[in-house]
Amino acid sequence: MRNAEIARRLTTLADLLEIDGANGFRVRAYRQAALAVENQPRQIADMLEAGEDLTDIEGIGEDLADKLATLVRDGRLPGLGDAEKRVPPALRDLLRIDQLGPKRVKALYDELGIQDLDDLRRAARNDEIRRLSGFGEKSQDKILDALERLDSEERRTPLHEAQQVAEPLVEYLRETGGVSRVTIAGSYRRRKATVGDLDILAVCDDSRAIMQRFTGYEEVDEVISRGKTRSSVRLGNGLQIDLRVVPAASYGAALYYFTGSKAHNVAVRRIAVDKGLKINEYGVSQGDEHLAGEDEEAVFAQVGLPFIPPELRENTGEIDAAYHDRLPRLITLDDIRGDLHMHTRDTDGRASLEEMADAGKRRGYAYIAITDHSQRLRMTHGLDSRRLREQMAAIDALNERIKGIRVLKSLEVDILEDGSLDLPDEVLDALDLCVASVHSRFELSREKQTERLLRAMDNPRVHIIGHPTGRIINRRDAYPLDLERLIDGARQRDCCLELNAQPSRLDLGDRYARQAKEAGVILAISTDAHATGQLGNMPYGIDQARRGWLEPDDVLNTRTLAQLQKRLKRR
DNA sequence: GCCGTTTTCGGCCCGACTGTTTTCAGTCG
Repeated sequence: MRNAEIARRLTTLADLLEIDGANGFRVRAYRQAALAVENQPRQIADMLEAGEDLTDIEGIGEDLADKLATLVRDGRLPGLGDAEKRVPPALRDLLRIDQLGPKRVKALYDELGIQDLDDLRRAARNDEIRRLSGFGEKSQDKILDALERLDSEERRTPLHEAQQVAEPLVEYLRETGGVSRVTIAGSYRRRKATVGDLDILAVCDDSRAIMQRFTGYEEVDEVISRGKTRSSVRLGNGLQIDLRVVPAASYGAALYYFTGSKAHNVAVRRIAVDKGLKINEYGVSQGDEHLAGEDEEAVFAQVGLPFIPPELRENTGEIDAAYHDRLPRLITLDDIRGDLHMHTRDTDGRASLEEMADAGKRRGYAYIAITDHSQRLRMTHGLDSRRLREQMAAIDALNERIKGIRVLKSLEVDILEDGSLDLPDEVLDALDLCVASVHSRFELSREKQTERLLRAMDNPRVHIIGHPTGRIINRRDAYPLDLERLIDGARQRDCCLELNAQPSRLDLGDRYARQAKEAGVILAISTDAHATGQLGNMPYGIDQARRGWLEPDDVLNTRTLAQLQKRLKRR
């Protein structure tokens, strides 16, 4: 059983226990255990197999270690069956409805016999809910609204889409009189690949004025709440946005607090409590004495920690690393010296070879690699041996006359179903760099897909595996793949993995990028640009690389041209 | 259910807003 499935079962049990009115801390223990399992780099099943002690994992004690062992062995989580007898499992779905928490879900079940979303919809339409004590007219209306939203579209917003909404809104808010700062906190500031909502923080002399302006923004569809310090709205596209107004003296504490993640905050606050300190969104205090709040660094300093970059604040080891002064020196856009994956008009790109080279030069790159598709990808007019040779000759000619940037002769060669490559070795031998990617047969079994990729890496001409999991955010899941084996295989073969920076791909994602780094695998952060402007997607890749704890040395395209060429030859 | 330099019991992060309430519970982040 995979970690994701174990985490799912733990979360299910936590939900059911919560509805059943179990001790809240017990519920939280199950949720934290689910999180711990999900963030565990190794498979729980493998750890058990190796006889390792699960209680070494923070958040897993004796009891849960036993339960996890049973779950992995028998496929049954102790306690889950009982809970499902007491609480209809479909009641969990009701928790997804805004404004419905465990208490009210329980009330709906006890009083009206509501067991699932359909029951809820019926009861709301029949005007039954408003009659319930603790509910009313507005609650019933809100439930109907939320049900409708759930039907229409349920998904997190990709970071780049959120950015397109957020930036103009922030500008708009900055134009309010008396505003001195406007910043977006939350998962947006942590640069998660997708965001659930936006948390905006503002410092303003006149909170009423900015709240007025915020709720009056032209794209606002619904005002969910409106107060002196906090308001929430929903935009026409469904995205929820919270605005908080804080005094300047609390700006740093509020920024820290609302940047999260929740798990990170809870862990740091636990340290603070041990030191007799209290942290909230207004500052750090001891008794009545206010110790810090104006800036984030000071908040960290009070708990004895250096500044932790937002991208790392997930409670996955960053607090311990900070404590021992072992935080990574995270990669930045300035460290990048070239882009190793892009297309031209020869296949499915929109710009010419020369235009791509000029665009790379304008970004200050020392090198770019032209990686058009190979023949198998008919719909992109993929290159066969003859056309590839022509392109290579054109690149040689271009390198003769262009100054200040080196264009590498490359290819994004298709990995065929059996793991062999789409063009013969003697053709690939003439390339400077070779990226190999899967574009077909996504439905192969996990075993076969993994073997296919390992086999492709067996060919020493392959330097980089492109978009290794094939996921497209909100549109296509990763194909079944044993990422741990792939990463280990890449390490053994000294092959690089790509971190594809296309905002809809971000593949490898943050977690696997980190696993690759820890295994000693070098990543290439590449835009996969199909037009000159898309070379500008590099920052999205950098974001995820930072979330994956990557340092400049972990990344192939931070190398100088000479270093890069040496490394490419070594394969 | 977890955890422990306040250690095997008794804590466990904390404040804002809403709706349904006469003083606050529930939800959210």
